[in-house]
Amino acid sequence: MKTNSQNNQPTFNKVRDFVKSIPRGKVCTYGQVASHLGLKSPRIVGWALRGNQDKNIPCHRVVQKEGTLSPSFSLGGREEQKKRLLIDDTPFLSEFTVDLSKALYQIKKNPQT
DNA sequence: ACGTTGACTCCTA
DNA sequence: CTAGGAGCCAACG
Repeated sequence: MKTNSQNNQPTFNKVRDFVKSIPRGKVCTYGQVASHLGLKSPRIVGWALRGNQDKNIPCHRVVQKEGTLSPSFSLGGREEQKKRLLIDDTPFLSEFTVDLSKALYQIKKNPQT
């Protein structure tokens, strides 16, 4: 159970918190998230989201390095993910590819420092 | 501890 | 574009 198990599991928490911090109309790649969070492999990011897929988390804003949507997105699949991205006003290059040139959320390590 | 799985990424052909 | 292989690391049985 989970009785709330939102237990702050390290990996989980970091990924969730970061994904929730992604602004609307922007997207992030697994590799970037992993790198920024200090994770060792982009798989960890995907794994974390898949295990939680909490609707409080804009997981649809996380895409592959090329901007392509994940082939196994839960909650409805690619179509649902694409639809959510369109709602977020995210520019698309093709049916399942986001325009990273415009929508890529560039991570800042020390915003304002 | 081991083996499998997985929302990744990179390579070659 | 597809197909196959390798590297990567955390969670689960």
